[in-house]
Amino acid sequence: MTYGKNVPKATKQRYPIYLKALRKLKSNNVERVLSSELSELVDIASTTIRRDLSFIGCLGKQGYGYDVEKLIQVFNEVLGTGFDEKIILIGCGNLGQALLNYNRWDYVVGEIVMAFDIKPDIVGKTIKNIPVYHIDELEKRIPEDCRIAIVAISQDAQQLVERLQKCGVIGIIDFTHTHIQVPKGMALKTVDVVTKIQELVFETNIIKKFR
Amino acid sequence: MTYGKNVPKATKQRYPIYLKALRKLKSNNVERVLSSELSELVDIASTTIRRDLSFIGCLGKQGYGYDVEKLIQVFNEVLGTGFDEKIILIGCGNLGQALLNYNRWDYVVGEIVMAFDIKPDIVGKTIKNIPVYHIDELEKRIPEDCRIAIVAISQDAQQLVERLQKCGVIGIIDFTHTHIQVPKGMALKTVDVVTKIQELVFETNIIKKFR
DNA sequence: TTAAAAATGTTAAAATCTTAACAAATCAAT
DNA sequence: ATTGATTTGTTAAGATTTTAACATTTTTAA
Repeated sequence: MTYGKNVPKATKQRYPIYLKALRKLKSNNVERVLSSELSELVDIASTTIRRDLSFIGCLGKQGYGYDVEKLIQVFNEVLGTGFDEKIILIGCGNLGQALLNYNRWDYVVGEIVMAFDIKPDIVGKTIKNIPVYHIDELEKRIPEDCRIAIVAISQDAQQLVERLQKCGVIGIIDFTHTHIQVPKGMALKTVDVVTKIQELVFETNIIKKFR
Repeated sequence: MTYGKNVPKATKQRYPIYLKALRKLKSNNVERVLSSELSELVDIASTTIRRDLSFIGCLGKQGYGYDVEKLIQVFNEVLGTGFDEKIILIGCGNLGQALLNYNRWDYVVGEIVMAFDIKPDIVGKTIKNIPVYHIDELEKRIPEDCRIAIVAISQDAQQLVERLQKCGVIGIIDFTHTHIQVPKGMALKTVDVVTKIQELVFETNIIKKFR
């Protein structure tokens, strides 16, 4: 019985992948899916998928497969937080605005509720209905139950991390191109093109020898 | 002797992390670093770091540590491709332009050499010295030795993948918010805020039970 | 110059993760 | 209803990854 055990790290990292694929299936009006089909889709062994899902509960039916709609629902209910995560965005440069313009946050984990910047030409305005405040007002404006911050600035990111922690933020999505660290108790997820390209190159290249 | 063995997948994924941290050290004029110091910085066990590095060769000195400059150089020479990767960008929306505006590609793996889009108001122009062509001209314009494409469009991404493959592209950085698949022989690296936020939430949340 | 301190690279054991194999359950067809 | 075809969830074995421990080498200080 795997159900109830604590979920392996590797498994947790795959849940978002499944969820994304399931959404695609749903949008294509697919109502049921086999672990083998999902396997094709996400390039993860079907056994691994079945095992991963079994940590949450018995979600499938033998001889039938999984109900797409139900699976999505379970992911949302069990793993998500009810879509009401209040996320803040620090930095409204090119990237920050790209994030704001992508407005499909709802029904995923939550949404960006406010943004912060320093540039006078942007502070005080709203972008896609999201108000932009001056970063000096962070402590004053941040919602009390805000746990996640997206950091998309290029300066003084490390300092900011400490301020965010004091405000109760426990998770940071890091879009800076610098290396930042978070104290114990905080989680950091880095999103970086350059790193991804390097991974790609490192993976596709045969690694040459050196001494 | 680990040197010469084939490098574990997990190790390869850590190399970019090390490189980033090393760059930070260098910019702070740090000349040498211990595996234990690097460990603090990147939150990976020092033994793991030493082991990872030993796959490339004997890069450190007992009783001394690692030379930051040398390590960076080795990463570049051995793992990189000489910074001359010709990367193309598909899609010059908010996100695409954000990528173009971030012009620190040089001396990392290569640089974006051209971009493609469909919007008439952008096709034919140059952004940060990068020419933007119409996507219909992909096959005609793409550099012969281009291996990596960044895909930052929201429509018909799957079709595009097949076209890119025919052009010799073997690696895709996927910024679409949809689920795309690549055929065997191609590598895919997905960069997605929503997925990252979900990972964060899944990680920080105690996973509730379900049945 | 010598000896102690320090830090790497490697070994081997422990931990984690993946997957083949299969029992149990469901569906579908007769 | 019964039988056969499927497909899940689980077990256990296999593979991979991590890490503690240590031998070896280099540095540093007397």
